[in-house]
Amino acid sequence: MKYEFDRIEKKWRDRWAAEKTYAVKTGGSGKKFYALVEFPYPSGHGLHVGHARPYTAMDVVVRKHRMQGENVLFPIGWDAFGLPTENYAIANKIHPVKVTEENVKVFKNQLQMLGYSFDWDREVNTTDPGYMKWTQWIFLKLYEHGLAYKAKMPVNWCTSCKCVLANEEVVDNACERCGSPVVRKEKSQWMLKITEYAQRLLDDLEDLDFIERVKIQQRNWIGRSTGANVDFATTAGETLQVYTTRPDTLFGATYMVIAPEHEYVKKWADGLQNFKEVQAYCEQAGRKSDFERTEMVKEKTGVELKGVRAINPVTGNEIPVFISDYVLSTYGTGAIMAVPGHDARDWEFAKKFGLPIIEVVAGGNVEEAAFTDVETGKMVNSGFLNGLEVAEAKKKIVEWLVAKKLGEAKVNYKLRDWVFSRQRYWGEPIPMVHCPKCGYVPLPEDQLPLSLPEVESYEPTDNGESPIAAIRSWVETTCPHCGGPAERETDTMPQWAGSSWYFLRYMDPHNNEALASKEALDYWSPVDWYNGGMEHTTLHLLYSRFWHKFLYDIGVAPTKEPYQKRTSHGMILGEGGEKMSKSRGNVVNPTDIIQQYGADTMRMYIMFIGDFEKAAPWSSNAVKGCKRFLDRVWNLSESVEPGEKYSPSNEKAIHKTIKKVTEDIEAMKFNTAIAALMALVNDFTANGANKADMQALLLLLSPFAPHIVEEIWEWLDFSGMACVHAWPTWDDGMLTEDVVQMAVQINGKFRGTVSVPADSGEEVALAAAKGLDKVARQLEGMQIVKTILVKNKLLNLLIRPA
RNA sequence: GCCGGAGUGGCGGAACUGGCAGACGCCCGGGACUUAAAAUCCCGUGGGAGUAUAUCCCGUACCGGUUCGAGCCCGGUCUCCGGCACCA
Repeated sequence: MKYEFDRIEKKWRDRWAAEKTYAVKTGGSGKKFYALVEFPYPSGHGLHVGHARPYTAMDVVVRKHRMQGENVLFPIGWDAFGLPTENYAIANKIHPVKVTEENVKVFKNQLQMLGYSFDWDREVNTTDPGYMKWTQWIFLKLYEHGLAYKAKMPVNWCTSCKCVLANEEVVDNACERCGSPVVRKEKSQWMLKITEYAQRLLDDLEDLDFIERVKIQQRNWIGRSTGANVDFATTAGETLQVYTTRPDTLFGATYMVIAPEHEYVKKWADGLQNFKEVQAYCEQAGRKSDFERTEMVKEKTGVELKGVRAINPVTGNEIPVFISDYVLSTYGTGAIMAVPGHDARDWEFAKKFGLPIIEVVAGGNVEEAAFTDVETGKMVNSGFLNGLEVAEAKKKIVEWLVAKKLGEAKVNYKLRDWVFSRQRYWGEPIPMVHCPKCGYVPLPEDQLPLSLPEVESYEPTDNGESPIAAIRSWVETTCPHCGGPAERETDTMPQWAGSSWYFLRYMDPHNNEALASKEALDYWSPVDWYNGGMEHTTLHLLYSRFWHKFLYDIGVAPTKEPYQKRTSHGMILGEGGEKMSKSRGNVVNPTDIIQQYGADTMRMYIMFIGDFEKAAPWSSNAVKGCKRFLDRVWNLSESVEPGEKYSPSNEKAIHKTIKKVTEDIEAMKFNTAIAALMALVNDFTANGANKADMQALLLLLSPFAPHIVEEIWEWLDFSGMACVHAWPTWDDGMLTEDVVQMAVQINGKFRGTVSVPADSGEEVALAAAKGLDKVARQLEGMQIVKTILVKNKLLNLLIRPA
């Protein structure tokens, strides 16, 4: 009989759907195991092989856990709000709801073709009113707890999307999504205070089982630094406060710099002799996009504020004050003390403007370059700090500042608050009402969900307002507080809103009373294993940790972290090793592969392609190898001999393979697990296999190629389905061989192998080694000085002329 | 510049805790089957010397070190990939 993958795959797909094989109950039997994959954005292009890799991987893990008797939750849904859908809707004049519906249908069909064991009864969609209601509810709670606020501030404006972007969405000063330039624009925005959680987001990483590079990237993004705030008196009267991580170098502060946006620029305007020049510089800096500002990295620019001097609090010296755009208004206090001897940027600026450079930490040559090493140097030219190590000096100067009331220890973070407003149509409306009398008033909970109005055009507007602002009948409302006329907020939420809590909804997706029942939350939390892309490390992964911590704080979520374990997959590249893209024409469509070779081959190959964590180029030839493998399994099943026990010739190999596959799946070393299965099939082909041998193979293969396995399973008359059968176990006693091959080396050089009984001692091994012609020849006229024996592995003879 | 990660056959990639480098697969070569092709099966396949055997030499980016023994550990260099980037 031929291996008709298309017929077989359809048959089992239908069976699994009809019998709800993968449906799971809250509180079911066995240990709970919640595995999560990032839910897809249902774009119009359909599923990509980039989806297939992580989804197949987690499906393999999940299928194994299920067979091991665990109560497995493996859900899927749709992250359906977002710009591509909206843009498609604009271009084709179709309502985004309709577009979404159609795309979801395509995606769902493709996911089902791949045989993933999702519990389809728990499907969620972020755009469903029943889902959106709870996204908006969380926003109201954030607002209630002072974590959502409206602020006018410079924001990243994508010139093509005509929309504000979060800092995390700006890559190389271009829009992460469309690649268009991003400019700075002053706008009033809804913000979420993620910075309030910075320290906890950092600290709680410690106890999580996240792969190291994710932790490192999140730590870097949060960017904690410790230092001190220091007050400098000025001749203008105001105290100028700076933040520094090097308070120890205070004696070396020879000038100060404030950001062009600093409030003192305006405050001091009248007293400045060169106000025109200063003003011109500020205007220029303000016009520059962030891109242009950072372009200027090589050349420092700035203007001295003539008429104001600051006073170095330890030396009492008057020092000049500059404005320069190398100081950022959004970090620290927007002002710095410049220590050119020990900071590269200050050094560069000082050289250009001819400012004095004082060495206060010995060890470098400050005329040549700034000396920034904090490990080795000792303090000099620093009064009471002289002779101290940098670390001691830091401590001592902070004590001094505190005693004199001139400063204090201070921690700063690079993390910024999350810009939460988007001026687009296809997102959750922010459930706020603006009342001329009462200000911003939250929509009462019983009015949720607040649905989007029907509009004629979804086009974004150039004036920076959302298209729904034009729907007056929707905008005009009454104030929930005073009952007077008021207007709804017309900004919508970013795409990251719905995905910040979806994993909670899966636990109890049809609940109308709460985002999920307490029972379900308690039972399933936290997610045991979450696999997703590295590109979400500082976006979705950080945002959702923040939301979850908040939900924990208000007693909704039972754990302080949403995900216990996070792993990440590498990208699938095109055949030539470049990124897959439509423009390169090297995109592989999973559906094509399924049609040509079947879903099982697709699954096998995508797991066999290489190290799961690393990028791997697609190879259409290598796909054939996986198809061949399944063909061989199929052929093997037609020639099995009867047998209740593993056949003696295969027994050891089977136990070894069970161990290997069991451990490799858990470590996501899918490629070597498959290699081991291939080796086992090679053994079976050579030795012949009985029914028991075959059963073990099928069980191990089942997570990878579930369709073909069920078909053979049924044909060989095993009971039930393989995918719910108990996972096989190995016997450690079966892993050791009676006779082992041992390497023989002479003076460290490999000279041959000998077969000896397992655990042979030196005498036996040496005798066997001497039996080798090569070894015997080498030993002629030599004496053995030393023998090194590694049991069952190697014997090394050190010899020299007798 | 800073922080990560990685360099192994023609290719994707294996290699436990320092112990026979190259598992498994692809490609390629040879053979069987076939009227023929495809498919399938068998054999070979790191490089070199050598007589197709035997045997020997070289080989995990580069230079050096530790060790009986290094792809793996240490010091230095080069290259590539990812992230951050005037964060004081």
